[in-house]
Amino acid sequence: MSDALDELADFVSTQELHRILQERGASVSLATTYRIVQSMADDGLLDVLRADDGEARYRRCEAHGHHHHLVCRRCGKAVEIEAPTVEAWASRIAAENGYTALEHTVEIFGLCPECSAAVAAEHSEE
Amino acid sequence: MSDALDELADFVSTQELHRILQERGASVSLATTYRIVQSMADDGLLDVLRADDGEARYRRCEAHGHHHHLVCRRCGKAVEIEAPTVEAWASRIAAENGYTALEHTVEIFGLCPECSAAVAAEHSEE
DNA sequence: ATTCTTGCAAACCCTTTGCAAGCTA
DNA sequence: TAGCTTGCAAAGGGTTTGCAAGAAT
Repeated sequence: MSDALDELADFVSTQELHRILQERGASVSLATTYRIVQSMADDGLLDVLRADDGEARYRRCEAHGHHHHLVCRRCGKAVEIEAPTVEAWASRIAAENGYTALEHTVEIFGLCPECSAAVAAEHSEE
Repeated sequence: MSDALDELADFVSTQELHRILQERGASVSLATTYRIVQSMADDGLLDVLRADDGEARYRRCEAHGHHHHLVCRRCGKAVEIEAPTVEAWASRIAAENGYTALEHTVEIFGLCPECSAAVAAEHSEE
C-alpha cells in the first residue's frame, strides 16, 4: 500500500515507484499505483514536481507548509529548503504588476555531491 | 512559418499555436508545428514552461540571457522579470549542500489584472 | 539530382478510466 | 448485501517519428 511510499526519500515517477514496488514483491498494478499516488497528492501528502519531459515525480513530503526543493537531476535526491526572501520578492513583483491569486514554483536542480563525483568519473574515462 | 510565432506575446501550447495558425489561414500541420517549435526551443529562441498538466507552453524569448516570468494562468500573459537576489540565493543554497551543475526554475503564476477582474465578475454573477 | 521540408498516420509515453471481480464492513 | 479497492485492458492527450510526396537548391 501507500506505506511503501514512506520510505521514498527522493523524487520518483509513478512508473519508477511501480517498478520499485514490484521488485519488493508487492503485487500492485500500475493503475493502482497511479491511483494511490494521485490520491495522496490530492491530500497534500506528496510533493509533486514536473520533469522537463513532462513526467510527474513525487516525494513524501515531511513538511507541512510551503517550501521548495534542491533536487538532484540524476538520482532524484532532494533537500527541502525554505526561501522567505524569495517569497517576499515574489509577492512584491506580482503586486507591482497587478497580478493576484499568486502561486509560484522555485526549484533548484543540480547534481548532488555523489552524482557530481560520478559524472566527473565518467568524463575522465572517456 | 516560424514568423507567426514572432507575434506571440504570451505563452501558448503547441496545440494552441497550431489552432491559431489555422485560423489565420496558414496551412501548417500539427506535426510541422511541433517540429518548428521544437527546433526553435532547441536554438534557445523560445522560453519553455511546463503546465501542471504536463503540457509544454512556449513564448517568443527576447533572448537576453537568463530570466524568469510572472505568468497569468488564465490567459498566458507573461511579464519577464529578473531576480538577481534569487540567483544569488539559489547558488548559495546549492553550494551549501554540495550540489553542482545548477539550474533553477523560478516562475510566478497568478491572474493578470484583466483576468483578476474577469474572474471576480464571474463569481459575483453566481 | 540531391537535399530539405511537409503531411499523414501510426507509434509512443504517461496517465486516466470503464468495467467486472474480489474484499471488506 | 452495499460499498470500496484492484487489475486488466482500452482509451485519452500530448508529442514524436517513419515514410512517401513535394518544394527548394
